[in-house]
Amino acid sequence: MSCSKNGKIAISLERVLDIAEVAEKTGLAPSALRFYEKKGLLASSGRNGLRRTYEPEVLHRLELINCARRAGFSIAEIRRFLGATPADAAVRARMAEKVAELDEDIARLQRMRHSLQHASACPHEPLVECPEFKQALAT
Amino acid sequence: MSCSKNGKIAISLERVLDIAEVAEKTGLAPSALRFYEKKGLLASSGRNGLRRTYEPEVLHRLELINCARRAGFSIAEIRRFLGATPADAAVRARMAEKVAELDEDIARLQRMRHSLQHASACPHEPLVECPEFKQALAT
DNA sequence: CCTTGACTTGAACCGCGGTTCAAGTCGCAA
DNA sequence: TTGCGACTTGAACCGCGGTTCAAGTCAAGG
Repeated sequence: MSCSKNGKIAISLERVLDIAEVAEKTGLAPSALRFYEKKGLLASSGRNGLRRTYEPEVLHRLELINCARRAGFSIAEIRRFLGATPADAAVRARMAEKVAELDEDIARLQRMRHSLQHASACPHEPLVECPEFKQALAT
Repeated sequence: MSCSKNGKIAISLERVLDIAEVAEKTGLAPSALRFYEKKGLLASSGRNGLRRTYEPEVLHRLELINCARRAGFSIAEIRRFLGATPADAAVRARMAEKVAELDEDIARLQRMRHSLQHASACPHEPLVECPEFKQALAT
């Protein structure tokens, strides 16, 4: 699965979006959109009465936010990265750190995957004590 | 980095362990050990006065628990898996599902890594708008 | 004009994964 | 035997990432 459901969200330019439309297109609850706005991840472009309106680009932004969230980034971290400029050395450094962390995470997930894959078909009793299972985890 | 700090925890058999020793060797807080026990992930072997004592094998178990936690498994899920027997078809199926989920997670992390790697050195302003950055995330 | 219905707000609440706290209890050394 | 210090307990609290709720406000349609 990709970060977006179909690999690409259809974005109709020209038209400003209602919060309900954004919610539906991104799969996020309206409450989540308001929450993100309060946290500084997201901006609504204006109001129609009380109702928030959004420029179509927020869909891309939300796609990115969704992906980062699912990759384990905190909201604070995402905000830092979204606000980054090329000149911001500190954020760049943080990004490089994150790359290293992601490498570790990926390796860990791969080990877990391997062990679990084995466990799902292993006749050991109890499963946890299977030497191959344990060995894969201990690296 | 491995799941264990040095890739292998030294386990002295023969001796039963104090909670403080277990905490130190695993890097977990004593409060976390009690918490895990309450949740059914862990058993203490007995008491010395009020003090919990642990068999050395819990170190392996905790190593496994640590690894699974960091891989994003919930405590409830870990408990299910730890209690599994080879005959338990439901748990096996759940494990197989988890393998598939892990595949997705791994793919997502790899995309994030890629984008972030690029972003950390990209002269685009603002970074978020860099086409290469976005493209990597949208799959 | 008045209703309807979807939004608005702030505040309260939720589950998760623990940590912290107050009060109590034990082993051990002096 | 009397401390001391490290543990014990349950309960309260924490940050995170939201959701839910009550009360209010708006635009549009009849």
